[in-house]
Amino acid sequence: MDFIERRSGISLWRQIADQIRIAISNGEFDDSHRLPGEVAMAKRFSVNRHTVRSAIASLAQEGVLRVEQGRGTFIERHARLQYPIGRRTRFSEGLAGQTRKQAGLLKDHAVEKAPAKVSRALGLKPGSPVVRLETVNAADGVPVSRATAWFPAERFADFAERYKKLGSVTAIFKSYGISDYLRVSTRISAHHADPATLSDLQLSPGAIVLETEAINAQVDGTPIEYSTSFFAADRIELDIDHGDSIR
Amino acid sequence: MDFIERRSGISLWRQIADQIRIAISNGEFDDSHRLPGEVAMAKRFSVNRHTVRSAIASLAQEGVLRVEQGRGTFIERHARLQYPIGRRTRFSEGLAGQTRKQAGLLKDHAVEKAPAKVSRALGLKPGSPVVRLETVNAADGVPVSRATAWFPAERFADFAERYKKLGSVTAIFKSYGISDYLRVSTRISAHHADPATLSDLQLSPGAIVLETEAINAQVDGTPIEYSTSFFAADRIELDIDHGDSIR
DNA sequence: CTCACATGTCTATTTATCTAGACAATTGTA
DNA sequence: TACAATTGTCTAGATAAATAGACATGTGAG
Repeated sequence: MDFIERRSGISLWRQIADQIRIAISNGEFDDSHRLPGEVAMAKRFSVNRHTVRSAIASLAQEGVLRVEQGRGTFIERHARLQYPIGRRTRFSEGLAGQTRKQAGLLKDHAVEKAPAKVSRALGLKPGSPVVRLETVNAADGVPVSRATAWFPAERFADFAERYKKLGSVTAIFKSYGISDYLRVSTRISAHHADPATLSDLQLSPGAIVLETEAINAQVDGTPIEYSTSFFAADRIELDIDHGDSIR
Repeated sequence: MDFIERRSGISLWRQIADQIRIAISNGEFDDSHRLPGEVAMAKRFSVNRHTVRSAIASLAQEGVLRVEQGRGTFIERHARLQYPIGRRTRFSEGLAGQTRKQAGLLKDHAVEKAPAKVSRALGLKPGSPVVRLETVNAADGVPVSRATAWFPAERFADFAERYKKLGSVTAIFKSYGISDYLRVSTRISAHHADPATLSDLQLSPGAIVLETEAINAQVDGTPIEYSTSFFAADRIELDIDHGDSIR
């Protein structure tokens, strides 16, 4: 039925936890919101009952499952948030209607010489000064993403100060007289989170992140922002909007 | 410097392997294509040299690193393939120019009643007949993605037969008189691969997949294809094209 | 209340992973 | 050739993960 691999570097309980998570998101237990008993699960995965218990314990710790002695194990959290990405992607609007509360926390900022990747993306001379912003974004108190954004320092010298006051990139651009801007390109990859991201997003090792690398530009095509974001893959999914007009 | 967590369900060598992979894709060792020595790496991660050796061995097995006794450890494979996604996404064209050879293998096909998700996406009545195609796609002999695609059976009854002859979805649509079609929406998530995907893509447990759920439609808006694809996240990344015209 | 069936806790044992150290084999260089 | 720096192999012991079984505790139905 279900297979797990020994000596793979992933402990059995962890593999089982991953598969339960997948089964939940496939709607496998949906009717009852109740998982099969520990003994049944142990048989299904051909492991000891205690190994299944470890898997369940870790999912309960994450808030995915809820365990009740004598009654059973139940699905607590189910769906991922949807984060839309299109030509008019704005973080603050993206999760509107899906959460009650969201907050952007400025973790760090600096003016520095643009790394090669950044100057290329923003169309600047290598080493030009840029403003770097590090933010962590939370929905309903749970961190969902961590982003690093770069802006040309020549035009946006006090970007960080304004962020503290305005709290939103869109509002800041507006304060600079830029009423509209467009997403030019987005590159998406997935991998294990690095240690810094693990701690920012309150994840445990082995957790997966979706990484997006994006460029935003003014309507006339001038790039004004380059950013990389890491989304906790078990809390969010990306929804690409391809537009509705024919090019 | 770099931190790894014990008792996380991920063995230390596996965590180290993941981090080396991330460091490589960040271009951290790029100048020389050579990694620091095993002793230095062990110190960096605060583990025994043998643990680092396990990590390196598994990456060498995958073809990411190449180890030479007496000389050192070298980066063998570096960049991920880029898979473009836009309004005119076509798999066969997507990897053009990045690989020498690519092949689509039809693993399975059937005509069946549309599951709820599928009928909704294709705008059919629940339970309408659909053609289901299971394919595995490889680039240069390495499998990079596994896809399940559904088509309305009423219009595309012998889709599977034509696939065997034509080998490309675009060509088949053309043979049905559909010369152009557009991507309507794409949803992207990331998680651990399930056992079936692991074996199709020749991955080991704990591997990450990028999942895309996509709808293609004719120019007039009639949906003609719903598909879910799983990409091996360490072999490929997705490149979103937002178009260049202003909507 | 009683029973079947859940989850919770405890002890003991086996197996896998990680650490520690010594030394061999290969490579490039002075 | 001699040497330093690298990876390769071996043995032994410590720590963590998984198995096995017994029994306690809580829940709901008859």
